Amino acid sequence: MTKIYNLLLERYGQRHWWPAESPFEVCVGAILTQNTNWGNVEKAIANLKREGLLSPRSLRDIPVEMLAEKIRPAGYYNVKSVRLKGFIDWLFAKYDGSVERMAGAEWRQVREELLKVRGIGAETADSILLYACGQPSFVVDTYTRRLLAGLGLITGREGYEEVRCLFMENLPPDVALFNEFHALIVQHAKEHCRKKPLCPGCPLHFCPANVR
DNA sequence: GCCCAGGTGGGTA
DNA sequence: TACCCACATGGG
Repeated sequence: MTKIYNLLLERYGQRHWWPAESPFEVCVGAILTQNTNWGNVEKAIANLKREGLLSPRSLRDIPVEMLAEKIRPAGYYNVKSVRLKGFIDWLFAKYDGSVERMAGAEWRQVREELLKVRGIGAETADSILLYACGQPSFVVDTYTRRLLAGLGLITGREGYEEVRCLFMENLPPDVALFNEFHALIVQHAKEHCRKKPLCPGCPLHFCPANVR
């Protein structure tokens, strides 16, 4: 795992993620980007910002139908408006609407709580924990699976938790490392090997498949 | 026009 | 558990 990380870092450099101006914006983006192109998410977040709606209180008070209209560019807007509402309601119920308080709580506990919120699955929960809360919870996404499958480290049929454990158990629990690693995997997928995991010129081409 | 994108939950066997 | 499906916009 460390070898893969070093090769990606050497090729792409520091990524400084997540692309957001605040921890709360990370939470919103994490929900909006579910199975959706990031460019569309940016449009939706720009709408919220322009209207001054990008705060826990504003999103709590806005009617769900109106919220759906604002986030329309992100796709699945009827589903995601309800999911955002669910997260906001949970945030107020558990942490008084404060991302900072959520970030200050025991993160394994927060993860369990987040997974109970309708519309927040494992990847979204881990994205919020890592990028909004600054906690060492590794994020596994489509790109991550594709990459590991291409290297022969997984078959591709493993469950989320199993793949996540592969990282968690073979890396030190370092927030900066987890943050950068996931960002590098995404960058690698977008810039270089979107469809074929190991195309010519790939920085991982000479990566031994059994590294850990 | 066709394919895909930083998932999730509900239904069915 | 393991599939199958709905959910939707916008860019290449």
